[in-house]
Formats: sequence, structure tokens, C-alpha cells
Amino acid sequence: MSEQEPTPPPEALGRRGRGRPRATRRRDQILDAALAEFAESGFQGASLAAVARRVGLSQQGLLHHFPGKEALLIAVLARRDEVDVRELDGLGETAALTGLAERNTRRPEVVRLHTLLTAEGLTGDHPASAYVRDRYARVRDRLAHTLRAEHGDRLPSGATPDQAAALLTAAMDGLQLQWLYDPDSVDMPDLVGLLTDVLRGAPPDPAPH
Amino acid sequence: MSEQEPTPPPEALGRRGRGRPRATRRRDQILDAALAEFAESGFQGASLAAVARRVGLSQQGLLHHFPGKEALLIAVLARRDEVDVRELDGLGETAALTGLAERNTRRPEVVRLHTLLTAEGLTGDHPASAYVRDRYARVRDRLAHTLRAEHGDRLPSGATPDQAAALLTAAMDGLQLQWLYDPDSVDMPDLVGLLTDVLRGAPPDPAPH
DNA sequence: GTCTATAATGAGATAGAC
DNA sequence: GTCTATCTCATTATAGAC
Repeated sequence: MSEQEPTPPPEALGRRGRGRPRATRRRDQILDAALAEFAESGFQGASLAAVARRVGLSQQGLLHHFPGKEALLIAVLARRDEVDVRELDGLGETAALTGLAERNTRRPEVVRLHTLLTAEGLTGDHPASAYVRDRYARVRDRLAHTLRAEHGDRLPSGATPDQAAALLTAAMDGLQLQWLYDPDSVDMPDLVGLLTDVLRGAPPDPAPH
Repeated sequence: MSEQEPTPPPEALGRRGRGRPRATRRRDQILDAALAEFAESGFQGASLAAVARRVGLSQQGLLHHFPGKEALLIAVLARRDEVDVRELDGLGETAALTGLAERNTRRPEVVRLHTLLTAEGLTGDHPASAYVRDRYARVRDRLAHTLRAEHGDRLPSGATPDQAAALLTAAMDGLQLQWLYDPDSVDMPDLVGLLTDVLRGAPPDPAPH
């Protein structure tokens, strides 16, 4: 995590001029490939050679840029982290959750990555464990905070903000699983919206859809 | 699946008398060990040697009873399947879902197995894919059927039986994930009950707990 | 039925040439 | 920066002795 430098200070980059340094380009290419590969096969299931192939490198060529497989995953997650934090901060209102579900529908790769790593993180000393645990804490916290701001200590449905946060988080994860298995089986934004409404005690829409 | 013989015909077992044949004993011991190991490390992460160690066998001794790792998983799932079907059939009323959540709290091993395999099943040609896909179809179907029997084509909350079934299934899966990461973070039966109530449009309990 | 010995593979990682 | 060659290790699986 200490090697995460969104915009490294110029002096630390040596004599590189304006624009993205080539090395960083390559680095990003590799991270893209790694994300794709991890999303497809999980961390354990992915091989460095497969990642390397995606960028047209040999396995050893890849290892010039990252010290090892685990470091590669850490780097992928560090990059995801920035986006993640932004997205969570965007959840200032419960309506934004539907928007997130909508966006997710357009990026199955990211959804797969998170879903696979969340499960893998349960096993032994998986490198993603801390990331996932942290993420859960943040998501639920952020959601509960928003709900409390909107409804106080109890929602019209009777649920507490904490309960609602756990349920909404659970529904997101569970719906993603069903959706990944069969995208036509569930309408994620629709169902997240429905759950949000129901938890907020909204009256049933007489003619939905 | 064709090698699954819950109670093999006596004549096929040679000259063994009453009681469980020794071979079946061993088989069950191995399946127990395999379930435990798969639940701990997932299918990919588990090694045959680790399973064998749990029953006090060498890896090769184990392979005398099952032709390979994949066959071992299939056998574990086939045995789970019987229990699974019974449990799903037990969901004749939505209240039973809370009971299932309650029971799950007392068997983290089974919950882990299902959670890990559900995610792993997304990757490539995982041997559990079919099992999981099938399971989802059955669960949602069974739930939707129950809900329709109880409420007709629309629940008081406004959700259709299909929507509610997807949401309840998702919540179960998602809550299990959070619970496995931190058992104290969520009260599964409580939250499942809450979601059920809310979807059924039950009035908020003025003083819950 | 269980073991020892032993392939056969596949993966992560290192050393050093270009 | 990227490659070839190589090492090491874990794992699945087979062959055959007891």
C-alpha cells in the first residue's frame, strides 16, 4: 500500500518529461491485463503467464515490473481502491445505490473481480482478505451514515440504519452473484431500487413498469 | 452421479452382514474430510493430500476410493444435494427461511462450502458450476412459488414473487459473506426475518428487541 | 485397502545475456 | 526492458509391492 503513488512527484521519476512516462504506461497495461485475468479466473486460478500473454510479454518480462503475483494483485486493488472510495463517497443518498447497480451492469469484469476476490478472501491468508474486510466496513459504515442522515435512528420500515445497511450490502453482493451466473435472471438496478424503497417504507407503486 | 448408491444392494457388497459396510464407512469419512477441506480452502485451494491427512490416509490411499479430485467434489456435492433438496422443500412458508438462516448460524462449515463454491463456480469450467446454477434455479423457483401461494401475484410491499425471491436469495448469500468475514457484524436470522417482513408489507414493530 | 516410489505437469521465481 | 534458461516446489495421478 505504501508503493501506491497516484501522481508521483516529478523528481522521483527521474528525467522524464511531460505526459505519462512509458514505464507507467506499461505498468497500467499490465494492471489492466491482470484485472481481466483475475476477474476471469480468480487470484488462485490465474497464472502470471496468462497475464503476461495478454500484454504480449513473457512471464519473466512481466516480473520485471512487479516482484511477484501477490504484489500484482495488491497493485490492482490499490488502483481499484481510488475508484472505490470515490464511489462510496458518492453514496450520499440512497438513490445513488441504484446508480451504482446500473453502472455495474456495464462492467461485468469489475463485478466479477470483486465477487471472486470477496469469496477467495475467506480462505487462509489470502492477499485480498484485508482489502475485502476493509471494504465491507467502509460500505456498511457509509451506507448506515447516509441512512441515518436521511431517516434518523429508524427507517419508516422499522429497520435501523445498521440493519438496512447490512441488508442493502448483502443484496448488492447476492444479486451480483445471480447476475454473473445469468445476466437475464435479475435486474440489479430495479431490485436494488425496490429494496431501497421498501426499506424506506415507500408505498407500493400501483403500476410499476 | 451414477455411482451414487445411498444403500447398495446387499448382493453387490459381497459377504458383508448387517450394519454399514466398512467401505461405506471409509467413504463417508473421506467425504466428511473433503467437505471440511473444501470449505476451508475452496476446491482449487484444497489438495488431495490435505484431505487424506484428515482421515489419516496417504494421498494415494485416498485415491483408491475416488478416482480423482473432481470426482471427490462431485461426490461431496451429491451428498449435500439430498440435504439441500429437503431443505428447499421445507421452505413451504417464508417463515421457514428464518429457520434456515438460524440453522446456518450453527454450521459455518456448510455455509463456507456453499459460499466458496458459488464464487468458484463462476470461473471457467469449474466442476461445481452446474450444481450452483441448478441450485439457484431451484431456490428462486421454490421461493417464488411459496410467495405466490401466500400473496398472489404481488406482495403487499409491491414486489412481485419473482422479485422478492431474487432479493431474498441475494440477501441470504450476501449476509453469509458478511457473516463469514465477521460473525458479529450481522445477525442473519434477524435480518432475514426483517427483510421477509418488509417485503410482506408488515407494519414496523414499534419495539423490536 | 493401503502403502512407497515415481512419473508428469504446471506454477512462481531467480540469474544472467542481449 | 525484455528475453532464454533454469531452479524449486507443490500437486495430481499412475504402477506396483505388501
